[in-house]
Amino acid sequence: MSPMDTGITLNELVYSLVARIPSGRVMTYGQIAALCGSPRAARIVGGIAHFGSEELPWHRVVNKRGGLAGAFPGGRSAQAQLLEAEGVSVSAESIVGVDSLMWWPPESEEQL
DNA sequence: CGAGTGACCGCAA
DNA sequence: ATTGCGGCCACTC
Repeated sequence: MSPMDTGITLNELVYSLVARIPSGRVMTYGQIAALCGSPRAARIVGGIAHFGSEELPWHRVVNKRGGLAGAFPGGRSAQAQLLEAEGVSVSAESIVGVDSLMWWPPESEEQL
């Protein structure tokens, strides 16, 4: 199934997913891209984030290594600060136990 | 409308 | 273990 079939674009789906990430939880670019139907389109997620709405919790979006985004507005420190404020432990520039904090949306939501 | 860039991921050497 | 390259979609010039 492709997002295009539903008439929704990848970026729209990314917005929905990011907006639904609960506090204290994080998602990886690859994970979001995979949910969109393009596991190799992690780059697009990053690009969308750069041009996306600032209202969305992009600070909860990190890379597979648990590392923070490089061009986050304010710097990685700002993103780390936001994550720690939500109860996420951040060591240096990587999240501690990011795999445990990996959040996954309900299967029903995948059909969006 | 065409080309370039991008907050990444995964594999091969 | 580290380094290098390809791939995908959307946005900007």
